[in-house]
Amino acid sequence: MQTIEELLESKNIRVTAMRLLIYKFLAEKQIAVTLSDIENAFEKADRTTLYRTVKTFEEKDIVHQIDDGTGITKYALCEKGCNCELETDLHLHFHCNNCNETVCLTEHKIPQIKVPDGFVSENVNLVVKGICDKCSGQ
Amino acid sequence: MQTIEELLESKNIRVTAMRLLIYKFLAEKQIAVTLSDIENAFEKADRTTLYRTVKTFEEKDIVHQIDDGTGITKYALCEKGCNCELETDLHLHFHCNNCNETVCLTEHKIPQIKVPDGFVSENVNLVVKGICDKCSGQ
DNA sequence: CAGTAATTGCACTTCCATTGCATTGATTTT
DNA sequence: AAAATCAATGCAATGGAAGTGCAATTACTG
Repeated sequence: MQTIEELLESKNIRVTAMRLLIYKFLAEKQIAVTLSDIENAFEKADRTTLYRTVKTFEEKDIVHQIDDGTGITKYALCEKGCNCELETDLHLHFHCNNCNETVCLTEHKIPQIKVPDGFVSENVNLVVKGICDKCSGQ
Repeated sequence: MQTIEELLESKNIRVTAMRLLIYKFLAEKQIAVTLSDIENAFEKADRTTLYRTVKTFEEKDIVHQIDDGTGITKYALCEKGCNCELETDLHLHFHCNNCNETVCLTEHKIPQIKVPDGFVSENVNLVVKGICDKCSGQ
């Protein structure tokens, strides 16, 4: 089990107080968050800093970006098994129409999608919308 | 074969010159278009009118909205077989990373996606990105 | 400890989506 | 056919999110 500091260093990211805080915030949340979510959690920090921090994390494959169809970009920590950089490792995302939360269904890989002749598939984004387990009462 | 006028009337939409033009524009395009695309095609018309016209079309299931991950909402005419209002009729969209165009692959239905217990799937958005037939040179 | 390089904060800008309100245009009623 | 009514259009403005330039600050290096 490596510390957050070690993780950042292993990715060649300088360890700063801000980055540690943002990482911890993302780690605590089980759901994908927007920039505004982070902004609200750290009122003292500037939006730009958060924006760039998340962008850095993204470039280093620490978080991945999620487009869940709400029109607002969301971010979530990559898990151990989440090799976002690999096209083959594409899990799906679930957006709850009730609580408006988006979660990664890391276990659920996206099935192979067939495309017509002449089309070359490089990447797939799959968002399932509906009611999440918390809201469905099960 | 019904005329555009008849189609609009059958959906309880008043027939206006603007609406006919916009419908024809969408029908000519084989690809999904943004509001700005429409705006550029009708320089004399106001953006708001186009926005509301498309919105009206959308409410009446004449066009459907596409979120292809570019961050800009796109629209495409629903085809004969496209029953957007039905959850079961979900075709997928293909976004070309080269020419930046998005097309509906109406023939290609989205496979059944399994979600964990407690989750209820109501809707699925699937966008495949890659190189389209025109750009792949086939 | 000084110098260098990266990080952070502030101020803007841009772009798209959306709304309020006045005006124009079309439809219905008398 | 004119008046009254309702919808459609155009203009102006707003709001939200993404993104950039630059100066100030902070962290690393020798």
